[in-house]
Amino acid sequence: MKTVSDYLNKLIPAEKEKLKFIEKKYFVSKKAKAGEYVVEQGNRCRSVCFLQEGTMIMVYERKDKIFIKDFIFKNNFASVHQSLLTRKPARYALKAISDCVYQSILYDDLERLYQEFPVFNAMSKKFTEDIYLNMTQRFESMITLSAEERYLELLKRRPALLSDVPLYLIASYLGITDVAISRIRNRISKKK
Amino acid sequence: MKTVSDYLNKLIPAEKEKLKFIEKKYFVSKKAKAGEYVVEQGNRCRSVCFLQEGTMIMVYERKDKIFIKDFIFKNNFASVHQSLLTRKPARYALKAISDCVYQSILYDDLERLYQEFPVFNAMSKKFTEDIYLNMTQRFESMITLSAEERYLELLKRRPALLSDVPLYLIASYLGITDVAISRIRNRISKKK
DNA sequence: TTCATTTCTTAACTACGGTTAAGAAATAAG
DNA sequence: CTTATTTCTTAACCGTAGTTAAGAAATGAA
Repeated sequence: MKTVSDYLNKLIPAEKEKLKFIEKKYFVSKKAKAGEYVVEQGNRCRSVCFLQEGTMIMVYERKDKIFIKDFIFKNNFASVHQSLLTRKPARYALKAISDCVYQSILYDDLERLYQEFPVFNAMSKKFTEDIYLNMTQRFESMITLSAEERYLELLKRRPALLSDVPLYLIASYLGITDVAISRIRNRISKKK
Repeated sequence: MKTVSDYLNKLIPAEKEKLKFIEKKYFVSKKAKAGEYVVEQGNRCRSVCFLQEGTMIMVYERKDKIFIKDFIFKNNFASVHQSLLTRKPARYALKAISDCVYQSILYDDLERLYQEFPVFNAMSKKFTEDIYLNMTQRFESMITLSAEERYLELLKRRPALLSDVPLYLIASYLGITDVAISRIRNRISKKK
């Protein structure tokens, strides 16, 4: 199981000891059972998680409807950026959909690290740029592609998705219903 | 007509002289006639513009179809972030849709300014965060709202839009066709 | 003003996705 | 293993948006 310092070490090879130190000092190891909320809708998100095991979703639930904003798989960072950046209540919950192990750091501590370790600053900048580019890509495919094309594109990018995540969550991620995604799969299988 | 230093001065009140100096040294004044491309599709975008007068669009054109990714109105920055950040060819063109006056700075110069003037660094971070949050908002309304709701929301946010921009560009921005937006307007007027 | 071009609207038709509901399949619990 | 619950599929019906096309309205040019 990878730790956050293992992960960061690949990005910043030179700073191994420093990263180990930071991990010990600032990161706290935590667990969440399947179905548990790491951040609840309406609460402020104050920390960033490095997900070591399991899968999480960013989800907006309202009455019987749910919107999946994103999946977070192991060896990635998870947080409600919208809440972190604006310091307002989270529009989305962060929820474990399988048993999860993660390391958590307070955002305020992280921001202080920027001053102490300039390399973190560049990394944080890069990180924000990446989530922007990723969001842009999602938006563009939403505008320019049909639901079927988005489904196929997603599977191409993440072939293991179907075995990790129930279909109705994938549907919601693509902006359609579970019924629609079933129809699409049916259409595709007939084409072949 | 506002200059980039006027604009930045509001964000960083203390640095008036320094900003004037930077403006003189790094920014170049330019013009673009209605219909002209400031950045062409497939070219790398290497600079950031401060739009002083006129309106621009970020647009993807292919055969007879066009996709409007964004409008840029005066007193805002314009650039093809995707190309700037990835240093790859621009997927989108930046195009003047009315006669434009703008000030342009090379991205590489801008990055050097970060080192010279730390306040620029914080600003750039904030800027990237803002475009991320904005993109997120767009994406969410694309998933959760109907075309009619998106149209009404947009007009509420930008009442002057209809007089500044032809309707078929607004339609494309909302992810629908000119015919569909006409139908929506018709529906709305019947409801009232 | 007149003509040409661009933009907007309307209609007809088609395709796709939402909704509801019912049943099948898979998974979890006892 | 059996039962209960969750997840997935299929069908029927409806509404909305895409497409094509034709004409109206607005805008720009001569």
